[in-house]
Amino acid sequence: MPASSHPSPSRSGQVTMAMVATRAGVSTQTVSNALNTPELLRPETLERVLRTIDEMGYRPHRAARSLRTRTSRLIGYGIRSAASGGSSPILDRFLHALSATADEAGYRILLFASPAGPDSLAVYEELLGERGVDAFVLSDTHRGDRRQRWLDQRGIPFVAFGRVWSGRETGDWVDVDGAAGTDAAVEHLAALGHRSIAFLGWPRGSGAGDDRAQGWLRAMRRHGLPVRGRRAESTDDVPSAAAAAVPLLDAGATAVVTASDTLALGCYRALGERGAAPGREVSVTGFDDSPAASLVSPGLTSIGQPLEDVGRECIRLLLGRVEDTGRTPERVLLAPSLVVRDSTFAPL
Amino acid sequence: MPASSHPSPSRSGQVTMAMVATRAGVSTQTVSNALNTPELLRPETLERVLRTIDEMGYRPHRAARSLRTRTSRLIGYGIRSAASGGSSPILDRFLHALSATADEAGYRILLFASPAGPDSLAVYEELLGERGVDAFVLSDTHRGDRRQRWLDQRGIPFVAFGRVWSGRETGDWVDVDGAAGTDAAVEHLAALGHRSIAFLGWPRGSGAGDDRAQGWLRAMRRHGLPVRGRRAESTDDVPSAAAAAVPLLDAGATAVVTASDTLALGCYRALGERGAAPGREVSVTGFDDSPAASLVSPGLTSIGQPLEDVGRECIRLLLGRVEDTGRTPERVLLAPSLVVRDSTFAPL
DNA sequence: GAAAGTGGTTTGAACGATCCAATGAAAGAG
DNA sequence: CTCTTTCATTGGATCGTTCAAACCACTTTC
Repeated sequence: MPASSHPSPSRSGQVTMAMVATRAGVSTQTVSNALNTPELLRPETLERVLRTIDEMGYRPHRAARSLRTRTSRLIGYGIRSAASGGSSPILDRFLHALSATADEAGYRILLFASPAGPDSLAVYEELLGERGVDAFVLSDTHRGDRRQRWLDQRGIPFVAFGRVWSGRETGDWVDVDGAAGTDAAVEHLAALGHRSIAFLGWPRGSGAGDDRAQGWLRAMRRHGLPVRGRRAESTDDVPSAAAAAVPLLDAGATAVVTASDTLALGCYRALGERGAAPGREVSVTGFDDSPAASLVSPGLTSIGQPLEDVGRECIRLLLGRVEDTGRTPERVLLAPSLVVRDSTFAPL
Repeated sequence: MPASSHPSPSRSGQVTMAMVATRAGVSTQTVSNALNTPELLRPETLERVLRTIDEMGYRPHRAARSLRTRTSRLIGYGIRSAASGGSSPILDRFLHALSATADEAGYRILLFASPAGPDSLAVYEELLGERGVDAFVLSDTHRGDRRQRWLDQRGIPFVAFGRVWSGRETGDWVDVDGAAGTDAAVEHLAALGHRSIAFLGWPRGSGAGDDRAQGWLRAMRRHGLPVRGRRAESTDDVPSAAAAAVPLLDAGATAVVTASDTLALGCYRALGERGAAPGREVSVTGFDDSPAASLVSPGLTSIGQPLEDVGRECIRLLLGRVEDTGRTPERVLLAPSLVVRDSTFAPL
């Protein structure tokens, strides 16, 4: 059987649609249909074309498809500047979940460095201008973050990991219910028999921090436990947290719920400095279940975020919005889970 | 001045090269040249075209360019399956450095989920087949990793973060000199006056682990310090490490150099269990300078990897190879740096 | 018996850029 | 004054795919 002539199957080992077409004895459009709208083909033709595709190891050229369909099937994720410090929300697991879910839907994640400054929008604009992405996933959203409004005005699909705490919200988001987390921590401690449960949080004004404080507050009230003088604030570093914890311990707290693992380890230090030990004299809980939580002694009871679920939901919402841009905003609030280790115990 | 007619500047707000061309009174080819080979243009033409590009906010369409040039200007990075456990090499900072450097060169990072199993190559094949990426950055390389060979045989540019410890090496890599790190730790401890310095490492056979052990060994020999019975092994978790540290402490070690922060915190625990404290009775050093190192009390002296540099070097090597595929393999070994905290002290 | 469907496939024209070869104008050589 | 060389610019083809419309061989409808 002589090799079919027109599209040379030689060179570069790259198989094109035309080659598949001649080999299967159909037109290129039919090959295209076999992949994109199989229901249009007669079953036997479909089968034949698909088999040929398989035999030849054909894969559609992403750029060509992208050019024609005017979509890139790429989702942009701006990784914040490392300089900005900030608690990396255990990026690792989140990103993995994001790419895994996206992959399943035929999308991929495009990673770009996004400066923290006010000109952060420039990169987003560039990416859109060159039609490099169809949509964005945002994280590390903060009060006064201009990205949501900016994207919304241009009709670009996006999802944020993290609520928009300020004023009028725009767009879809997925977040973890911080209040439910600290609430669960109080529940756990109360069940163990604690009655003097303090809270060590971040300075008011950060959405997530206030949310976590709220959960402690409502659980304490529900149990009829005292909250006056049992609350302190600190920036997110160990020395400050240790200092902030002192008055709480002086006031006789037998347990401290905190807004982060860093703050919790500040309590560890404060306890160590007064010759006491977490998990023996005083119970301590953290937030985030960061790697450090399982490494320290005693192991830190902490609140784990379901980052895999967050990633999955982000993609789900995003794809929904790509299909129906005008849809009413959708929000997903996921429950964190308490990971009990040795830093919490039954007193007396 | 009547609006030029041919390419309608209306619709979708998207500016194309043809629009820029008519507006600047040149052909599309000249616009292309202005961006890609400016030296071909007469200075005044160049200036005029560039100004027009700027005024109209034109950006080349990535897919169109990609289709024609047969390059995607995308670099693939497979994020390993989270299930595979393994210490994430502080992915965060590395990825940021990677994307920041790539951005500067006009490249972007394409993130994809890469399963740990033996069929991991499937994703790489898919990405190449659809011409989705020009090159790959590999990390989490391990003995018997088939990716390097596989890519090399196909002539696909790649760089690995991490040496290929097994047999014949293929391709470029960037790595951190683990031996230099543990060597520096011993240096530091010896300078403080320690003479009985033990090493707690991973089971032999892992390239990186053996490398770190080697650094300890050579520094000890250089100082004429005894090594017999001063070396132990443990898997990378706190309980095992704590158990493995016991004989070292029993043998009277006043300092322990470890192959990871996790192992170091195992020593913390072992010390705590015998009523001693790191940084007071015994010095301890970790490896990686993970976030936990600065959170624990006392702060853990650890060896920090220059991940920003690693990322930068990866991209540098990669771009070099994209230009000259046949080039002889290049390797970069970067020095880690000792971060001194409170877990090391001068004895007696 | 001509018009109107029908399902399956093909044809021709984009999509927006770059490659290659060709062109015109200006400059230098004989 | 013609002929070549050099420089700057242009025209047309092309990358691999999908869209829109046309086509084809039949069947159904009135």
